[in-house]
Amino acid sequence: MNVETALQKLKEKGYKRTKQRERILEIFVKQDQYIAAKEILKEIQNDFPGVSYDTIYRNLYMLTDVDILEATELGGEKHFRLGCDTHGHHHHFICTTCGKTKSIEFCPMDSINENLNGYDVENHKFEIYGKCPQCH
Amino acid sequence: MNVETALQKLKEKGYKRTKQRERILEIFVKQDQYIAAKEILKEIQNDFPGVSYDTIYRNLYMLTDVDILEATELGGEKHFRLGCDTHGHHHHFICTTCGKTKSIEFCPMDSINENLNGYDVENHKFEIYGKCPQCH
DNA sequence: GTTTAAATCGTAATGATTATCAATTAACTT
DNA sequence: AAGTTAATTGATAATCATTACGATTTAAAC
Repeated sequence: MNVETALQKLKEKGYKRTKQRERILEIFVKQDQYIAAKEILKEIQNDFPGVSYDTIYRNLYMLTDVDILEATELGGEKHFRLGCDTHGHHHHFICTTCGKTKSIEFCPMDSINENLNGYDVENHKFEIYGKCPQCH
Repeated sequence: MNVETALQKLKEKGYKRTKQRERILEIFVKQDQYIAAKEILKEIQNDFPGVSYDTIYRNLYMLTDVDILEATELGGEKHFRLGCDTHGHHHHFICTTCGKTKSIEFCPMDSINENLNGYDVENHKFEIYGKCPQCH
């Protein structure tokens, strides 16, 4: 997804176009990996020295809410990445050194639902951690 | 696993037997679910009004390190549960209301390694969240 | 240009976790 | 059974990510 597509999606949902949001989206479009919230803050501060924590966190959660970003917890910190909606539901290998990800086109839930009769599945998480070929 | 077995395991590794550790282990043996660190703190404070944060966190991490406990992150807080070493490697369904878990005797990694040539897998996480039959 | 709700700023509060160091204690030694 | 020693704990403060909030600014609809 590119920045304009994302902003268009926001507009449809009634959100305004702001310089801060553009800048946040740019960062994610440029980097195909999970990024910690504080990293985003640092980057944005280059262009907007006075950005508020509030602005960053509110937008990251909002963007996750409208499925533009995906969120996960790595090392006790919330991380975000651009949702890869070009292909369907999938999971990720995440490099513990550089943070880059590799898509895993396989979802364990497909073959598991028969074992969960009576259980109401709301969500699931499947992540693989390790070293990518470059960092290995 | 029971408290004595766990303490025996600790002794073998050179850790001392303390009242606080016994008490921590008792809590986990009694409850088959993930418990937040702060809940443990609260419980222990009933018996040891002056327990230190340090004592709780240090022991929880140490017990995780020697494979007596398992750790995960739920809702931004670290949670721990007794490792279920009676059966082999497996995963969990976790009830988002009561916290109870159900074992999933299936590991997606078994059928996925062929897709990760060149990648060094260190770890993985597969958790299913939802409502258990009692809370549904 | 006016209007208005949304968004941001500036700053403070919260809350879990980590750190420090002196005092205490478990368990080994003689 | 007392002495020794290193591990463990207690008390407290610091850290750090995240959340909260009122005042100000801004996007965009009219």
